[in-house]
Amino acid sequence: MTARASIRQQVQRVREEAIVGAVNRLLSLKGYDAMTVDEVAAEAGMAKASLYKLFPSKEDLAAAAMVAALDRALAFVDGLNEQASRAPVATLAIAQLKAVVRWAMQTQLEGEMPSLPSQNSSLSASLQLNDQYMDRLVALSTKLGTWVADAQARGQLNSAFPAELVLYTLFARACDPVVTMLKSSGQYTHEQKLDWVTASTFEGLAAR
Amino acid sequence: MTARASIRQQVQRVREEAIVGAVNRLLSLKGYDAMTVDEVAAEAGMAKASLYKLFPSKEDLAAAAMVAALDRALAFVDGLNEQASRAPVATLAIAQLKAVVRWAMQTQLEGEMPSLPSQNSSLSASLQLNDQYMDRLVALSTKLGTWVADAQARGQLNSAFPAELVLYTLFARACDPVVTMLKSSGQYTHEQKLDWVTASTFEGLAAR
DNA sequence: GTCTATATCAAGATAGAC
DNA sequence: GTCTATCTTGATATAGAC
Repeated sequence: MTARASIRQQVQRVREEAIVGAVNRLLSLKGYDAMTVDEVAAEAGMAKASLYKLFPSKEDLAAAAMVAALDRALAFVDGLNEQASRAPVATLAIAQLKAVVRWAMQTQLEGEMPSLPSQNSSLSASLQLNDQYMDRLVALSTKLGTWVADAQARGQLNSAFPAELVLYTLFARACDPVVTMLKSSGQYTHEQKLDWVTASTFEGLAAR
Repeated sequence: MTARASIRQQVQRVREEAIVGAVNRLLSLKGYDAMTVDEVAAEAGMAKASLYKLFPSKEDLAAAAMVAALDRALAFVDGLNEQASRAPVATLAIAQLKAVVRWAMQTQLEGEMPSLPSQNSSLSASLQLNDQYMDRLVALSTKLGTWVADAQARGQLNSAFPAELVLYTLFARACDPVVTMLKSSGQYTHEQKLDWVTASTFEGLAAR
């Protein structure tokens, strides 16, 4: 009896993951407004009505995809922390921040970073009321904030900037449209693009 | 007879400017998708049908606002060039680039910089077919490109970056969402925000 | 030339059969 | 629990009166 229920739950979980994966790709490819629920259903391989049983609205779909993306980011950050705790020499906080930005940009290049209208949409309002989303956003901001404070204290990051500005900039660069623009003019290697955009974020455009 | 016609043309021109101004503000405030033609008509003080006589589609409205914005940018750039030709010492190319980015960010802060979904929308496709828009975009890119090449040749800009990347970054920073994020957390002065975001663009986040 | 009223359509959401 | 078929809404676009 419980086994039957468990199997059914697993099936549902697989279906949910298929939906969230489809939303993730479509959000990355076309953005929230251009994405239609019909497309999501088609890509996930089920009828729209079945999808609406699991996610009661389009906003819930987007929220689920964002939560999953934040979970991946948190997992990456935790992985860096583990590496650092095992490393013989303490890893530089700024190196960890660079690694996170680079990972985010790479994810974006691979079409797996959902990007939302960062401001002014009705979607942002509903996301801010979503506890699952907000919890993860706060958790990620806190972890990155620790590294920022550390890097500023050690003189690795410019201390003239408020930590808030640095955090906002890191989040913004994680979805930097420059990455996509470079994608279309495809005369450079993947690695070059990541190197350049990461460098321009931390070292600036001006010569040093 | 011609006077009558001229007056009528002037009236139309005023109405057109009211419309483009309204579109400009709404695009800056809410973005293209959230902006409705009803709002534009209301803000411009006329009925929707009258508006559609002048601009046959919503995309035409957005294009007109973008053309006007690019004209303002070109005028600003030309102003800098005139100043430089009158100055006793030649102005540094990098200083001019900084001035342009700062001007764009300030315009954005004031709610007068129309921002469009930079990618993947059906709008971008139609804009790329719009000659008025493309001419101005090419003109602006060419002028900025001259400064970029000059600044790289003089060792003011990092020559490791392809000029293309620098240009993309300048355009992207002109609509940097960080500016808006800082706007909401309003504990800083206008000037501070502009200084910081300009500095992070050219000098980077890392300490020098 | 401008406005009121309406057509048209796309997309989010749901009812009901199986 | 899933799918087909349908409802509903909101927004673009237009017809026709004045």
